[in-house]
Amino acid sequence: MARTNNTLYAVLGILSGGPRSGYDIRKQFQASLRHFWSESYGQIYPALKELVRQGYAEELAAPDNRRNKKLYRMTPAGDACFRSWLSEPVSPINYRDELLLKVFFAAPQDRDAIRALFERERAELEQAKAAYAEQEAEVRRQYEAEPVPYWMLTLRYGILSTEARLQWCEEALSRLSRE
Amino acid sequence: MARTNNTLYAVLGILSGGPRSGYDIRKQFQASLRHFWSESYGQIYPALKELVRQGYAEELAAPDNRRNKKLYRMTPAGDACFRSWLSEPVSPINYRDELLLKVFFAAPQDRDAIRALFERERAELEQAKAAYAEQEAEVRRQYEAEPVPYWMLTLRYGILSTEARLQWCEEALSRLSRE
DNA sequence: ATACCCATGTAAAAAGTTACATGATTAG
DNA sequence: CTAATCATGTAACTTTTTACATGGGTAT
Repeated sequence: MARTNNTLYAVLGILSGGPRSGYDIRKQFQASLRHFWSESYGQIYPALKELVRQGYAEELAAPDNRRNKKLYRMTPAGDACFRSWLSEPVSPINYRDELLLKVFFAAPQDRDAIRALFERERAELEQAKAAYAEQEAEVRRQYEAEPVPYWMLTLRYGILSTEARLQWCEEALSRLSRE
Repeated sequence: MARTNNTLYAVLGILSGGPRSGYDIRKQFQASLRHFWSESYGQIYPALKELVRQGYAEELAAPDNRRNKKLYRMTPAGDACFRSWLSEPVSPINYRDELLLKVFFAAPQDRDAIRALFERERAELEQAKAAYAEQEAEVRRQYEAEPVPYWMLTLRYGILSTEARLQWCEEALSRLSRE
């Protein structure tokens, strides 16, 4: 498999949950992973083609083919490849944060503009936090006393990182007010 | 100026601190911004050319031209353009986090692999945290009782977000041990 | 009927990395 | 003298987004 084409692994990961169409995959990225990963159709359909070419997925002759939907299923080779990727160390990410870029270059003359940026950010983070809390409550209801699945950790990360960024916004705003 | 070509603004931002060469710009990305932004030579040199073409920067006939270094200076138009970009709302980022992707798809069979990923991440975060703390101490020494510059906020964000992610790793590791 | 999802796909453009070529200068 | 660093740049490649084309199905 290619160097580290994460798109292929991300799609493979979704297929590890059962057969899916390109459209299904896109929906799942939007519904469950959008806070830390997403792929557009322009990536997904070619990735599926490539996975088939490499023998990591296969097209299912769809029985429920009413809406000429093409279902893909992971092959055993695909599963092996995916598990092997999972154990490899993550490659360093190139994190880019436009808000931090603006804050970094802001001068005293930009104070009001910067304050507005922080206020907008704070509002968005508060919304995100509420959404996470609701999602968490729902998952807990769903699993009752059972151990929740691993992926709940990604939700937990969403909460912790959102709270940290929120705290940062608040500190920044109070500093901007003092001056 | 183009849609939202952040590279142009990032380079312009660095030029707002005074004339620089492409090489200087790269060094500054590495030294001060690498935690939230970076650009490669393959972006920087074309960006400088483009900024000159659009009248936002100009090449200085360098007096210290010993090492045939090309210095670029921001023009007044460039400054206006930059300040205007600064006040615009940040565009939504496509955040991608490979560790979260792996955690999301991990199954019970992958437990040891996932534990190793978290341990490695924790070690890296602890190093980063120490580096941030040292950097902060140095800046405080430098500014003594004076108000520190805005960009210190980016350092503060580094600390808060690193601590949050570290806490997450620790929670995850203790959960993985319990099972 | 008409609007809105479902569903697949591609072309073109934009963004970004990597690897290389080239040569000057400086420190040991 | 030699290795490291300074310094500019480009070509090829990979990755990603955006916008479009196309058409079936479903609900009002």
